[in-house]
Amino acid sequence: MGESSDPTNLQELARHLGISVTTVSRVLSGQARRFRISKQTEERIQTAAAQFGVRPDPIGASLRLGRTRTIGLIVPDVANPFFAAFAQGIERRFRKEGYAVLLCDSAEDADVEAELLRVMLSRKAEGLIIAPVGQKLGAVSALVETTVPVVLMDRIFPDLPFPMVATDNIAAAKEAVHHLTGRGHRRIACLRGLEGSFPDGERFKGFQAALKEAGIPLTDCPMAGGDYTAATAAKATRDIFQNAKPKNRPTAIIPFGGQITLGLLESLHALNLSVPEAVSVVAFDEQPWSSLVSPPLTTVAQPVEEMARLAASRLLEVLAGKVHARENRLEVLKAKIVSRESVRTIS
Amino acid sequence: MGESSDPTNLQELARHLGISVTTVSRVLSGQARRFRISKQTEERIQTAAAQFGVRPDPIGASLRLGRTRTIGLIVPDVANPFFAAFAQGIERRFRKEGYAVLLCDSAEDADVEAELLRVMLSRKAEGLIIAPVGQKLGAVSALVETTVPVVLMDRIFPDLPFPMVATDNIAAAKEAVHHLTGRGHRRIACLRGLEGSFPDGERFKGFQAALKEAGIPLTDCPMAGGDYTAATAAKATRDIFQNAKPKNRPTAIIPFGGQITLGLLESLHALNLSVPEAVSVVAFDEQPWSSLVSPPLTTVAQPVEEMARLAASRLLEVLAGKVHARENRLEVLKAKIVSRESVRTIS
DNA sequence: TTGAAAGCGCTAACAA
DNA sequence: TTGTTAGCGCTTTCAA
Repeated sequence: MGESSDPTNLQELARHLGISVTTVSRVLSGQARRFRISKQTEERIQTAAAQFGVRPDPIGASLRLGRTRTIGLIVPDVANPFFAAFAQGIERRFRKEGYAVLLCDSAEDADVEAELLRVMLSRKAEGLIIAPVGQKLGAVSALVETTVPVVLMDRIFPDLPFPMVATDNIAAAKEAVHHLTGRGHRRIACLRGLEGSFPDGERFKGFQAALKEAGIPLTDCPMAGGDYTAATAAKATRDIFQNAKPKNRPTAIIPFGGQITLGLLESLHALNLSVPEAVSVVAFDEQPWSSLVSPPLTTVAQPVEEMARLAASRLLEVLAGKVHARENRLEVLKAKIVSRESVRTIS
Repeated sequence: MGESSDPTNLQELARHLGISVTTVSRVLSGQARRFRISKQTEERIQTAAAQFGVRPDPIGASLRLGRTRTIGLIVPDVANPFFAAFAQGIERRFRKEGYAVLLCDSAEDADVEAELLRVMLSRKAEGLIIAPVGQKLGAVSALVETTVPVVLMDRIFPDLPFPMVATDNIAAAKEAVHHLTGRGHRRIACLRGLEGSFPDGERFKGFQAALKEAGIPLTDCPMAGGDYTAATAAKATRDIFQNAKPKNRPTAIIPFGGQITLGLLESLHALNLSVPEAVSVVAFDEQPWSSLVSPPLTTVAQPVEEMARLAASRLLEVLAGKVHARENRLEVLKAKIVSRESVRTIS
């Protein structure tokens, strides 16, 4: 009789088989060989475990080992295709390695980010991949005091002792400008991203440098914006084009982000300014729709998939103990200009 | 001397203060009032906890309580703006409630989904929100055997005893057709989504029903496709338009998804078929770029934010014990036609 | 080759 | 109003 129900954990499975928990644990965590468990015992345990669907409870293991097999990923906006693609790459890779990922959206808000960091630390995430909200060294720099492996991406802080993955934004912006100057443009505006954020700063540096090289006075090149939203970009676009006399009007513009491009196109449409006849556009961040708007957009494409791969690898290396966690190592990737039809040649 | 370092957990904090762990636990978990802890003791504990940054370790708590304050979210493709927006809404809401979200991407693969489900169960997610990969009752139906609260969205299985949130896809498709027949179209194609998936089935039902109502023979209305990818849609588009004699060619087409629309537009472009002159389009799923392609697209907009809100609320209700977890309750939301310029009127 | 027992950090039952 | 203690499920040290 003694009707005992199915075993649900190692404890019960052990009792069920008349074996010690230790042995069961060893077998189910793949350590059978190391402890020279007899083939027969191993077999019995494996079979029974499969039969009852018993797996070691990760929470118990976490408590014991201090390892959660969980990593945290924080991006400022999952709905942005750039970050969505990045998140997808990260999640895929870590799942393959047996990690789960806690994904959080900081909504471009430093306070949210700080809270998120606290949450992830208290949940004992074993590693963190972060695209910081940008601007001044925020909550992220406090991570230096901890020992969690951290990898920064995109919005990086180059002075922090973390592995970082970013695009060479200076070069990318320069190329964008060259693409335009090479086609006769001399008045080139830019629509800036979040003030103080790394990509914005770098892109702007590249933008300025390229203009200088081309001998174009900065005063001919209006700039506006201040964050990565479409709304701000739409307003900035109006500011630039509405009040300018046609003669002073820029003939080309470089929006510093995907959402920014959306805002730009919207305003341009409202102002009845056609692309590329009235204004040429070289847009930052290749998007799924880049080739489908009218006209198809010439873009600066960042290698997102590769960024995800690299960021994941860096973190995995640290987790594997191959690399020290507090190493200022900046991985810089090249962006590519995808040439389409939003740039006209001025003769 | 007795140089003891800073307390890092409730245990040590208690010792540090000469108080029992119990009291510390009670205060730090906000139960001070319930146990009538003296204001003074509470104060001391709170201060010290803040000073040393001591918080209850969620893992210890999980093990003890069997509650992880974690929910699992599975979508077939985070890079799809529809699901990205949904995920964003879910994450935001649950964070506010003190839950973390384990986000996983099933990549439209039933095996991956099954594995994901196992992972989430073994990690003791307290609730699951799932947009199943679709097609036949898969791993999701096995969840009936468990007790985890589950909410299904979009790709639902109407017979399962779970709360579900979806758009009224039949009505939505009908409206799309009416929008076209009302403007004189009689040959209306459709580009189908994943075969056997709920939204595809419903949309197709609505599509057929509306045609029948309008007295249009189905034979005049080609349909192709078979999943939600751009590639399949591009091929399907070619199949429909390349081989049809101009007279038999549909004058309008309804793509059943965002990626599908991308593929459609790409092929239409390649075939030199302009919208709306050659073909009118009413596209499923409003996208960030819908208003920016040329011409701006008339779309069927699902209320994603509301879907996220609703799904979250349903799950939260179950978690709060207000509602039974195994209730077949289908929440149906209305989609809206967003009328833009991709439909021409045939006289 | 296997096992007994301790302990990770927490909360709740029970006691005072 | 506060404290003692058991135990959640696991892995590992030590012992056999």
